[in-house]
Amino acid sequence: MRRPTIADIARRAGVSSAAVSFALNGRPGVSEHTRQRILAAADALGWQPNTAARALSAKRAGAVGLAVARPARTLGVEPFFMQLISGIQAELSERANALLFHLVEDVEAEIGLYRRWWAERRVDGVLVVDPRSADPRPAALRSLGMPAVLAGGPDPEGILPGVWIDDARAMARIVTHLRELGHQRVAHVSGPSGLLHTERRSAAFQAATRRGATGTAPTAVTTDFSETEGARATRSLLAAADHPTAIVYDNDVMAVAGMSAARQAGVAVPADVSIVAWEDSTLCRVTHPTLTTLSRDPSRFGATAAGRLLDLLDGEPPTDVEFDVPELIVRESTAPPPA
Amino acid sequence: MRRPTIADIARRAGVSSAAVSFALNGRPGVSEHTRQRILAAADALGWQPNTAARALSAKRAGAVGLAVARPARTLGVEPFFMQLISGIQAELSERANALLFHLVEDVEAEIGLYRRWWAERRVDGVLVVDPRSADPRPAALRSLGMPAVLAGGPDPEGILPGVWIDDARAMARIVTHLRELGHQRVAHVSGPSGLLHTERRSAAFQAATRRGATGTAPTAVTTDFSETEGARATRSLLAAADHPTAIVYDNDVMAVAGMSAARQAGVAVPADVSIVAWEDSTLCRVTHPTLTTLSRDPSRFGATAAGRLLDLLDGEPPTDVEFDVPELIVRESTAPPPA
DNA sequence: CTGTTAGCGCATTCAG
DNA sequence: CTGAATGCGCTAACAG
Repeated sequence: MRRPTIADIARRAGVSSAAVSFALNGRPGVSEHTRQRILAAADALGWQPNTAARALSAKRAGAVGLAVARPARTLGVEPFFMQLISGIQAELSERANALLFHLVEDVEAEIGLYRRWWAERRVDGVLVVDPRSADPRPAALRSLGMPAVLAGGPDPEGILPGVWIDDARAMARIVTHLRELGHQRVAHVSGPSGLLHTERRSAAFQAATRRGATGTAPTAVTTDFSETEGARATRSLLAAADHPTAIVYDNDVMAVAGMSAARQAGVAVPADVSIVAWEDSTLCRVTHPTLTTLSRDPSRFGATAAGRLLDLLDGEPPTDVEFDVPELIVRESTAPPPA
Repeated sequence: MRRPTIADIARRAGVSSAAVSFALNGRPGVSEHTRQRILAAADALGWQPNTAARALSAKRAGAVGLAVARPARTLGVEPFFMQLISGIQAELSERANALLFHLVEDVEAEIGLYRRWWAERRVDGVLVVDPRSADPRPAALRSLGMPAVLAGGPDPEGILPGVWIDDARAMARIVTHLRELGHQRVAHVSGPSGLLHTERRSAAFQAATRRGATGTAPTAVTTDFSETEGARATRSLLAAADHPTAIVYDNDVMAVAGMSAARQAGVAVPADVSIVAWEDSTLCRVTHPTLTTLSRDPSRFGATAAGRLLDLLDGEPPTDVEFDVPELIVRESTAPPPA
């Protein structure tokens, strides 16, 4: 039993294949009556367009790519990506596109993959995540002529359109919460300096704490996002006599590790030190105390980014989208500083 | 600047397009000399096959699908899937295939997606994960005539070839470790009963504990894999006067939640109760005490499953593959029971 | 051993 | 408004 083709529908409806194509794609050229007859025939045969044939003819793959250059280990522990993907897919499915997902070693490999995808016409465009400083990807994509949207920040070079969350105001919101509790000495354990969003947060942290500073310099430590460095950063911050009474971590994993490190060092949370995690996740709710976190909506974020890319493919002009400030979910890990 | 086609290569090398096709695909029909000339021309032009054209002609998409019916929340927190995917991709890339990845609501939606993928010729086959009891997917795939490999267990109905890990012996290994430490009363907090691998583990647990039982019946609790139920199960297990001195959890999240619950109930880990998690992850190393876990290699598992699927597509006969027993990584959460 | 030719399934010209 | 004809880029018959 062969899969039905347009020719089959045409035969069944007693019209030409061109008429079928017109009817199926909802464009003028057939009377409303025959259109209905054709649609009924297609439905009766359970017809679905053959992606390859359509792609070949339309010169459009009907698929977009997402390559991620992060260790699988790191990715797995962060719910962020799965939710991001979930949102991306909701939008893509809606508009009959598929997602090619690929884990890569580094940015170079990522560019190589783009090159291949594009040469093979596997995808019509890509979603680029984790923008970096001196990022080679936008320029590479431009030279390929490959449509793309940058998810995670505005493109500093202005090559790719971007979709991002206002990190600066999010950080300000966290710092405000801590200030209102009475904290004077706040520290920031950030991610690696190569990532743009990390740098935006660090800059915002500097600005926010400097603004309300009462004499004690704020402290910032850079890490690789791992639990190991999160714990080490915490130990070194708490070792000082005048140690901070609140610490903001750039992700959930480090916040959890930091809390454990604090406890081991005999520092109570939140009695002696308050803790805030940038990302919300299951991890933040199974700990004791539960963590105060910044809760974004990665799913909506992904859907928007995917939507922008499809718009771009449909010929709409590239535009940036900035999201509203995420919510701060106050749980048990933040409290007034010790008297 | 148009993308080069086979016709361009043929023109450049002064041969026919068929000769080019033969040369490119490494099959007989051209002399070694012309083959080299053709390859050089293709290389000079930077030619890459157009996936759509190839798929249309070869009647093969050059892509396989992976649909996962789990909440994004659950997926995200488990490193398992990302590593699985990483392994799948390594194998697929090796053999010039792409991966279509999709999150779905439930098994019904998953079947719907298979139907669509197959009708559209989006993929050549699928990797099915999380086999269930009374699973409708194997039969649905057979009725579609869609090639598939079941990753996570042998197919009880024998429809699909499977790739899996020996859960029974893995559980035996865990129980043996606890017995050697001197534990008599061991409990098992398992996942939902609908999942095949969960049921295999539960059965193995029953068998292993019954075998060495000294009078006290083993205890088992069924959960939905969530931290909430993991914690609740722990509380109810520890509430009994004669509570177990060791608990085996079916995943890392529940083990961590269970440990917190135990601590809150005034039960020390590992002094009063030992804890073992089925899956290893970062989560298991940032806790205090660190968790004793069963460590599998999801990446190799994924690569094998993908390899079997591609073999199947290449016409090889379907065969099952059972993996060796995973390792038990002994950390701080297991110790002899209280005297 | 080489070159010519005819599809793969769809979209889209152009006549009728 | 409809139908026949053509091309998308590649593969695989077939004949030379």
